[in-house]
Amino acid sequence: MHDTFLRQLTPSQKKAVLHVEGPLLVLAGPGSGKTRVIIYRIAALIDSGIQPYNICAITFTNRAADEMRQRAAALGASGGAHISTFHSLCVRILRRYAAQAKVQSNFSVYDDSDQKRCMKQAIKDCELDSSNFPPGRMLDAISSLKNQLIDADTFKAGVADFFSKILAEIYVRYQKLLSERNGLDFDDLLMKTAFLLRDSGDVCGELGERFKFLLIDEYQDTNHAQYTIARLLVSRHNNICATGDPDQSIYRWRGADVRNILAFENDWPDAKVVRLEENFRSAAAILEKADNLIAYNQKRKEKKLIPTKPYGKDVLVESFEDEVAEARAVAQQVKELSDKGASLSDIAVFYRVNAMSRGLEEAFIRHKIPYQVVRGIEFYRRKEIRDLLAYLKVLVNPDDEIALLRIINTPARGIGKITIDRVHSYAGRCNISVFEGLKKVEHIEALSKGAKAKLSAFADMLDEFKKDIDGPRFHGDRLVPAKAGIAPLAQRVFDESGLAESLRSEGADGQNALENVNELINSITAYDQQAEEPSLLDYIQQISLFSDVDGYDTSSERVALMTLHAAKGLEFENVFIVGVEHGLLPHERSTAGENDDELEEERRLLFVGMTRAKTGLYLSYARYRTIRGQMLRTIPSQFLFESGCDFAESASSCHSRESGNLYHDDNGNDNRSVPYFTVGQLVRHDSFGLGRVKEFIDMGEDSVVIIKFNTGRTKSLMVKYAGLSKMDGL
DNA sequence: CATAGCCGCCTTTTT
DNA sequence: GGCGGCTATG
Repeated sequence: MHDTFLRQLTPSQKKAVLHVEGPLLVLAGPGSGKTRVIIYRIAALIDSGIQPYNICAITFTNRAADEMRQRAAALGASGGAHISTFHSLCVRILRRYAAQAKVQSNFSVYDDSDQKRCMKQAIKDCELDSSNFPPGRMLDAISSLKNQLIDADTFKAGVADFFSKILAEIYVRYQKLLSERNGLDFDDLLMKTAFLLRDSGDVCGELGERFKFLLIDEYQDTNHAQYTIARLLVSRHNNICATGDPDQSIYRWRGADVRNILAFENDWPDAKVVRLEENFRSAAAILEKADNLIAYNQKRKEKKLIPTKPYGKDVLVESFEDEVAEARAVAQQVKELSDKGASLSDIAVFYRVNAMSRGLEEAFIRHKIPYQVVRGIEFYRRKEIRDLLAYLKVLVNPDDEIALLRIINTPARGIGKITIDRVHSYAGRCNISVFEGLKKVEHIEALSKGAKAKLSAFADMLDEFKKDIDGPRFHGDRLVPAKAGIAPLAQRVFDESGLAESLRSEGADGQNALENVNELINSITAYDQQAEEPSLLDYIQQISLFSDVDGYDTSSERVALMTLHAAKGLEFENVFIVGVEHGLLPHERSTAGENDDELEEERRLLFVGMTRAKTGLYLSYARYRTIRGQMLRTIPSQFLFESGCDFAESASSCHSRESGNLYHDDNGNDNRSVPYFTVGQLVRHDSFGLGRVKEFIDMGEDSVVIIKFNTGRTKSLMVKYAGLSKMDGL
């Protein structure tokens, strides 16, 4: 290891980097240089004679994996180390050990819309009504079962109550549909891999040999299935290095179990623990507020954020009339920062829900500020992209009925619903896939002559794509990579399927779509050049895992707009967080539960957002916000008070500015209609019971009081609606 | 069989 | 408010 590298590290960082054998837990606060530590650690391992081939680093997103690969390459430590997400790794493992895992190697990876379609079908097949059993809810329930590694048969065997029995039926049926279509959903990738490693000692041993060193980043957000995979992978050598921060756990709703990181030392009793508590990113003022906020979480190990930078600018909290004014103000402030020389690529705006990007985009457009919404799925969700990918999917996996039905009449080629139904039901009767049905149209009596011809022409076209291309072909159960790469094939399919033509005839929209397809083909070209073993199969299986932050281009001179969740792992000079309002952050859906777990996760979410900022942090809320077409009065988030940000003043000044001193006349006399509360006041609420006032925000009639109730819950309430009675102190 | 228009459903966060 | 699915019409 070069001294020049090591000299850049603190003593704790050095300990983590130079630790070689055995389990290591790196508890790394925000901005502690964790990513750098991981990369240097990979370099140090290689330096100490370990083959890059034997190193596997797991990141949370594909974007993070890309970045890590690049930075490792810059250190000269890239060659051969496997760096990817859990899901990507599982795809490769399942493909390689398909037989042992009891899957077919050319499986389709089903994304959420495919899943939904399958689920609807499953509910229908069970002769249930999807309004009583909403597909989304059922998928959530099944997803969490899979994350717990409970498969359909096991679940079915163990259920007693009415609802669970039905869920079990649906689960079984859903899995059957997936397997008929040779599809795996995201959770299957993890579950099947965990089962494979658990049940096949040989495979587990082989992979343990291959990955002698396992590094897992964002360990606080691993779920039980991922945890099991990790445990099994390192069971022979225990060379596991987990890095993470319990305070940044924000994916509980997706099955992430923060106990994985909390129990690391129990799981690996000889673990060495390194704490990285110094923060090299943010000004002390920002850390102080973030620290204040996170300290409100009860279920938490005490931890300090140690600043290394000067105090800097105070965190700015502003309130606005509505979301339009808020967005305009953000745009204006961005403009000012930019005029002072700030780089747009170093500015970000975070919000709680994707729907909030719209208003911000409009403001940025009006102010002519370049921006990018970091939400890569958008691209792969586009119709034209999905259409072309569906063709490629069918070429890889003919049993992928969803993809096949998508393209059978796209572009329109005169194959209507009735024709499709006839083929579909014929295939069902003969117990063959729809694709096989296409080959036997002559046997389907119900079809007209014209329909038969059209179906045959379609099937021939697919065959032609398959045959004429230079691979990929199945040799046994292995797909041989296309010699010429995937891009030319994609181009050919696009041209000859009629997709290109139909877009060209559509005018402006079609033009746009054509450009998108070009972009897709460019990205396939890039894939062809950099993939380890490019094949259509690999491409199609990996592409389904790409999403969200993955498409984020850090180098372009544009302001980044993203959700707080997507902000994880990033940093910016200036950060705006909008909509810091009760009901939005914390989100209303997370304040309904019986305990504070979800509220605490919302608090961590804001904590993550705040700690992305290096020098400037701007929090804001709107007094009115239009939600689902309805203009609603909002309440500032309790988190604003908890963070100790100075803002009550801005709230009331803003208020009096626009409403002309309704509540206080110029002499400061009080003509208010709602009572004052002082901190510490004991109060009673009709449904929440006794509690103590933690904060009071004077906004006249719209004053808000934050109360910690004896039940342990903290709520912020509008005084005028809350019906609080003051109790005498005890 | 294709298309346009309407109705009703969902709506947090995402690999 | 937005999308998917259904229906009525050409």
